[in-house]
Amino acid sequence: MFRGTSAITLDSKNRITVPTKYREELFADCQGKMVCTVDIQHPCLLLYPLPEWEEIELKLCSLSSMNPQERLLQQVLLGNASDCEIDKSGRLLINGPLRLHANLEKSVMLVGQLKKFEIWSENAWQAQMQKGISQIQSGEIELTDRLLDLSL
Amino acid sequence: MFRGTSAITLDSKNRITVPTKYREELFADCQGKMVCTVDIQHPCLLLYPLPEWEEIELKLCSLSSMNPQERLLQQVLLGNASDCEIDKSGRLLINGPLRLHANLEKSVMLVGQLKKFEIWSENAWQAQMQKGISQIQSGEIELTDRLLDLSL
DNA sequence: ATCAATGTGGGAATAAGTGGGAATTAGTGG
DNA sequence: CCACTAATTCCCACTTATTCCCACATTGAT
Repeated sequence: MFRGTSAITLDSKNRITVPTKYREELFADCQGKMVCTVDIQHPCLLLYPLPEWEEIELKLCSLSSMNPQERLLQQVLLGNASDCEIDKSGRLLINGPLRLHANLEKSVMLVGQLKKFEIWSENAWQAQMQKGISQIQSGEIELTDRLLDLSL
Repeated sequence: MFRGTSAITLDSKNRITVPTKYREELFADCQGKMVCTVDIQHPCLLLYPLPEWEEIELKLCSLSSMNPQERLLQQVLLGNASDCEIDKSGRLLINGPLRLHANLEKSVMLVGQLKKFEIWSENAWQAQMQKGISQIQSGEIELTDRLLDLSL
């Protein structure tokens, strides 16, 4: 399970360094083979170890390609999905369309979210965190049963 | 179970010393491996022994990432979650975003709260204690069934 | 007052992250 | 099918950050 945010740089060859604390687990999970695609709610990317991604592919596969909305979801998620293998110095290559979707420039945030990572531009991530804290504190969040069950 | 408040200092390398009275228990619980994240209601931090945190992660994992509110909560809690291992001289490192959230300066309070700790800036903690006592005394607190069941 | 234990500060060693040259591979056109 | 170009991958060197370790200060007990 991945957690925590790391500030990393997207270098001139469009690579990001995976923080060493994650490498061992990633190598055990998937020998460094990962899949990166766009997020559909935010300007960020989702990065999965290959086995996790394959489960998502199965779900996408079961959607109906006759339903326009479901088909669109398949097109967006699968169409942007890019195989990324961690190279021998622990770096991942992020291709052009993905960089564009997340507005990635030099300063990038890699955010552990349990079974996957999110990749954000530094600015967008900070904005998202501010929005999150203020929404929760101001009570704009509807407390579903699942949320009430959380005792922190 | 942890209880009591300790006044400690955040040093120039952003470390806090865990009071010795807790170390033995913490070492037994989690070999000093802990997780620190933000509190969503107050400007303070929550510090869990790793096994306790993992239970929370399980609950967070069962939230739906398609629901924007539940996803936001995941992002805030997991994104800020930071692995903190007690070092060989009994200290923990507090990273920048966390320090910022709790407005930590030199004087810090470590507050035992049963299965976890809270970390407050000295000022904010004192304000919180005053507010707490006065609200309870003035009867501004709604007495739910669970509270009525408390006999002190 | 002295000693022991805890907490604090900071120098030095180690490791991690970054940038970019060089070698290899893949792609394109003649 | 070969030659040329472009892109990718590897590897080394540098810088920055983290961790370890030792020494000093403070507290509380004998």
